Amino acid sequence: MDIRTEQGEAEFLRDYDPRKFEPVAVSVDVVALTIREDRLCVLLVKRATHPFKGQWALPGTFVRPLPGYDGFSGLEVYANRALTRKAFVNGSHLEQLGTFGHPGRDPRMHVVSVAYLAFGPDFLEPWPGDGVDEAAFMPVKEAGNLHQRGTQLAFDHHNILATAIGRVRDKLEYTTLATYFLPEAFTIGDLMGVYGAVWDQPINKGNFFRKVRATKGFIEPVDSKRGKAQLYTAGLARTLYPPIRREGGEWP
Amino acid sequence: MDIRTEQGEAEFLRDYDPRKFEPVAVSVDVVALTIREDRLCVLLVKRATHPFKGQWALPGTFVRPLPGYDGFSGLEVYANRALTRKAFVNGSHLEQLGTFGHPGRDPRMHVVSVAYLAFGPDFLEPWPGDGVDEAAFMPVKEAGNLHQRGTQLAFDHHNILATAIGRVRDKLEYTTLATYFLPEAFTIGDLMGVYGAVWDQPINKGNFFRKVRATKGFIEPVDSKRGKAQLYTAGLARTLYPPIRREGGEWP
DNA sequence: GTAATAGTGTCTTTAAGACATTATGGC
DNA sequence: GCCATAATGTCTTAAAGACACTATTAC
Repeated sequence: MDIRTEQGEAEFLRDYDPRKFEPVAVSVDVVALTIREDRLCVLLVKRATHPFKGQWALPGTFVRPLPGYDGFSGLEVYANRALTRKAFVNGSHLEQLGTFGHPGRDPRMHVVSVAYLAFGPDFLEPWPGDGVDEAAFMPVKEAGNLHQRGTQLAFDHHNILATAIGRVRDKLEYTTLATYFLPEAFTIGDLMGVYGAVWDQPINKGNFFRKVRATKGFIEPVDSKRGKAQLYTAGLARTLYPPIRREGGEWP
Repeated sequence: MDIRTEQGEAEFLRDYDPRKFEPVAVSVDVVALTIREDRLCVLLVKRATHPFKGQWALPGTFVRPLPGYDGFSGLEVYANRALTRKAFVNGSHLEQLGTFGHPGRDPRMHVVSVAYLAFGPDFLEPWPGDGVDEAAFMPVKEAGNLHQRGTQLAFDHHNILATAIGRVRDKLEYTTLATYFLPEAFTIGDLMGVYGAVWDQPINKGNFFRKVRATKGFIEPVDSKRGKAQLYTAGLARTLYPPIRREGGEWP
C-alpha cells in the first residue's frame, strides 16, 4: 500500500514529477504495404545513422511532443509522421499491429515500439527523408530473405514484418480490407490480383467472382467500364460473412 | 539528415544520453477474464491512490527496470506482475490486446499503455495488493454499465475493456481459445457454456456437439467421465477451420 | 482471325441450421 | 419413475470447390 498523507487529486498532480523515473522511450514503426507488379511489397529505408547504420529498416519515429502541439497526440499521428518524414509517402489505411518491447531490441536504451500497418494503392515513389540514405518498396519475399545476401533488417524489424504479413493474410479472409490496396474504381480481376499477391497463391476465378458479388457491401458496381470489364468501388461492409477461405500459407 | 561527424556504432552508443528527451511513461494494463456462474467476468481493482482514487480500474503497472534484472523484460512479465501484485491472481493465457496512447488518458503525464488480455479457469479469489483497496471479478455487463451507478472505470479503461470483449468474442469464432477458460478436463457442455457466456446468447446444442467433434484438434476425449458426460481435454489445434459462426452481438 | 481476360453456368461436396429423438445418470 | 442433460440422427439449406463454357475486346 502507498503510504502518503491524505491529499486531493489536484495537489497530487501538482507534486507529481515524471522525471524521477528511469526513462523508457516509445517509438512507432510502420509496415507500409502495397502491391507492385503483382507482388506484395514493403516500404523500407536504409539507415544513415547508428545504430544499424547502412541496414534496411522499417520507417519509424520516436514519440516525443510535437512542436505547436500541447501534449502528445494519438499514436497514429506518429505513424503518419514516420511515413512522410522518412520516405514522403502517404498511407490510405492505418491500423495498429502490435507493440514490441523485448529487452535489447534497441541497443541505445529501452525502447518500446508500437508497430502500425499501413497500406494503399497510391503510394508515390518513396524518397529518402530524415536520417535515411535510401527508401524503396521491396517485395516482402526479398525482405524476408535478406540473410541470403548477408544482411538483415535492423532491430527486430524482421519479426515485426513477419507479424504484419500474417496479419494482412488473415484479414483478407474476413474483412474487406483488400480494397484498400486498390484505387477508387477497380475490376474484380484487380481485386483477385490483390488476393493472389498477398496470399501468394492462385485464386479460382469463377468461385471468386461468385463470392465477391454475393457478399453484400463488399463491392458496388459503378457506371463505367475499363475495356469490357465492369468497374466497382468498395462497399460499406468491413467484414466478410462468411469469410473467404484460404489454405495454409507460411512466410517467407 | 543528421549532421554528425563520422563515428562508429560503439562510440555513438557511449555518447547516447537517454535522459535528454522528454519522458514518456509506458504502462501495462491487464484485462483478466474468467467465467463465473455462466457470466463473463473481469478483474477490477479499486484504486487507493490518485489519480482516480476510489474508482474501479484494470490492474496495471508501470514499465520500469525490475530489481535483480539487468534490463527490461518482455512486456508480458509486466502483465503478470500487474496481476500478481495488484490482485494476487494468475492467468493461464496471456496475449497482447493493443496499445493506447491518446493524449490526456492519464492526467499525470504522457502514458502509453500496452493492454494485455488474460484468462483462465483457475483464478484464485482476488485479494487487494499494492495501491489497491479492493479487488474483485465483476460481470462485464456490470462493468460496462457503471455509469448507471454514477461512476465509471478509471482512465480510458472502459475503452480498453470494450476492445477486449470484442477481441474475445471474435477469437472464440476462429480459435480454440475457449478451452483456456476451462480446467484440464471438461465436458462439451462446459465448453458450450463458455461460448454461451462470452457471446451472451444461447447455443444450439446438437449442432455444437457435431461441430466441436468434427473439428480435428479442438478437443480430445480422455479416459474418464463426469457422470454420464464424456470428459475432454484441449487438443493441439489453435485455429478452427471453418470457424464457429455467431450472429451480431453488441456490447455492453 | 487469335489471345487474353471478363464473366456465366453447373454439378458435386461440405458444413451449417433447425429441429426431433434417444440415452443415461442423479434424485 | 421423473427430470435434467448427454448424445445422436435427420432433413433442409447455404455456400464452397472444381471446372467447363461463353463473351468481349485488343491486337
